[in-house]
Amino acid sequence: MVSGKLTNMSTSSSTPQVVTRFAPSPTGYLHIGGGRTALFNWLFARANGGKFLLRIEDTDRERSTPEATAAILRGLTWLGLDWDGEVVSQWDRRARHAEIAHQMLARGTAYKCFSTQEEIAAFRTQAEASGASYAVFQSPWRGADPSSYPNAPYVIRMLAPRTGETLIEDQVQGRVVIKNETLDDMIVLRSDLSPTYMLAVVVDDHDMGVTHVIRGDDHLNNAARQQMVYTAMDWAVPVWAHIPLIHGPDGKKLSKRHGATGVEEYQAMGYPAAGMRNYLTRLGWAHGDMEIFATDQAVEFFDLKGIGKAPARLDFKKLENTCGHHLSMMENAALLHELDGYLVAAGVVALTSGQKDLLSRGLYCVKDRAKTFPDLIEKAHFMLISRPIVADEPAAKALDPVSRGILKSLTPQLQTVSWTKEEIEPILNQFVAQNGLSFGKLAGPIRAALAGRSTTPSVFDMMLVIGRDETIARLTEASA
RNA sequence: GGCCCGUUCGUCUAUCGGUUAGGACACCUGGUUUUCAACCAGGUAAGAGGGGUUCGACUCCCCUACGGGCUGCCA
Repeated sequence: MVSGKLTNMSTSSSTPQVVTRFAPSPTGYLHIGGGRTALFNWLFARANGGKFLLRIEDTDRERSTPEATAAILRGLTWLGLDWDGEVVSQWDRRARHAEIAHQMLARGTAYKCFSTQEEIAAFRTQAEASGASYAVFQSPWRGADPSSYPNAPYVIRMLAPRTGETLIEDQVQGRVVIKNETLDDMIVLRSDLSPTYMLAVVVDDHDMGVTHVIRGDDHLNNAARQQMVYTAMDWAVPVWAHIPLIHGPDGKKLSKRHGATGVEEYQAMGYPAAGMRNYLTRLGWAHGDMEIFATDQAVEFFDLKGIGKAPARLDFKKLENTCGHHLSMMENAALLHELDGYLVAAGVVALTSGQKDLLSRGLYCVKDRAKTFPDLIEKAHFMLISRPIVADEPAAKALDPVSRGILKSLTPQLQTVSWTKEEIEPILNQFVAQNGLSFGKLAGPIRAALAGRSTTPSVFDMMLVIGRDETIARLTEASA
């Protein structure tokens, strides 16, 4: 499933093609912020007829798990973000990373450093003790004569410029200038010959032909160091776009205490994927006043210019509202199919084929009013239950003796009417008129009888959906 | 500590030197009504603070405050 091989993805030189990538580390589920980063990359690639690649950054062997990779792929799939080509494993490419590190050595843009971790720690504590609040580590091996090299383990460090500044032309953040003196000679190859992230990410992005790096702005500072690697190798620097992170409702970085942080949790809560995509797209990106849009519209209009600079907070009310629009826009077949996925994700029992049949007949009267799948199921309750109907408390109150009497005298009149709204409606209107009732006095008990609930879709719709026989049976049962 | 980024209604945002600062969610009021939702009409609500630049700043510059990030042989 995950491969370190690279199929020929570099673009032919004549037609420069947009290539984006999402590169999560497999240490847990797909975070909602990661999901949005992936979404932006996907949208940008699709908007430009380019490719969206996926790479798993699994060089941290301690924390990377295959389960996490699987969870991330599931989350992306649920969000509808399809990637091009094979999933690349960064770990599988470690030989290539080491090769580049040695090329840097040969080019004189990197050097061997024999300082031990203890020596580095000592350097820092000493720097702090001597007043300096913090100091970037300066390796004594920088510029050392190779004849003085001991026979000991070493790391390969980038020979970073100590003066001047590095310019990041960021499509979201604008022009960012970082003084080189604040950057250290970062390690590119560890003493166990494994690559560090800073090296691997550049080598992989280059080899994969990535043209646009769209990622969280927690990487903005890293971009400067990574750009040095591109320069050291004479590689073309990609277009940078560092997008702000998502925050919780309180403005703090989104974390578990805010509730759901995993994409799959949102599936389990019953948000439709299209609504989730719409909401996440609008979170930090805007195209004028456009709020509700289908995914192909988002693809049509998405651009880097529309991305905002400030972190956005998650707003569940707006998420729900957006999802409500999408639920009502969805085709029945697609909706039913996704409903199945929700039931599995939520660990709820699947629907019987009988229930599905009724649902597809009656979806029209519930999908406009539901915001999430559990919401939809509650509103479709009358379609999913079978007799005897159990009334909840408010419904039971609506079935007092007087109301039962009303239902009892109504029922015979439904026996012969043709079963359309046009025919049923006059019968009920006539009935309330003859008995000096308000329509509400009749509708309440009907709701209770048919659905066992006090809030339901229109009584006409319910009658139509479950049919004459079932309607009469439920009314009879309730009025007994 | 140092460096980097950010700051428009409660929230998501529009605005790209001249607007009664617009839209959406949420909230409130009224209408419709068969409950809920929806819908229609209306309403409350914003440029963090302070200095500049300018005829004129939400918009450009500086400072402060607040929030976030980076500062690893993590990614």
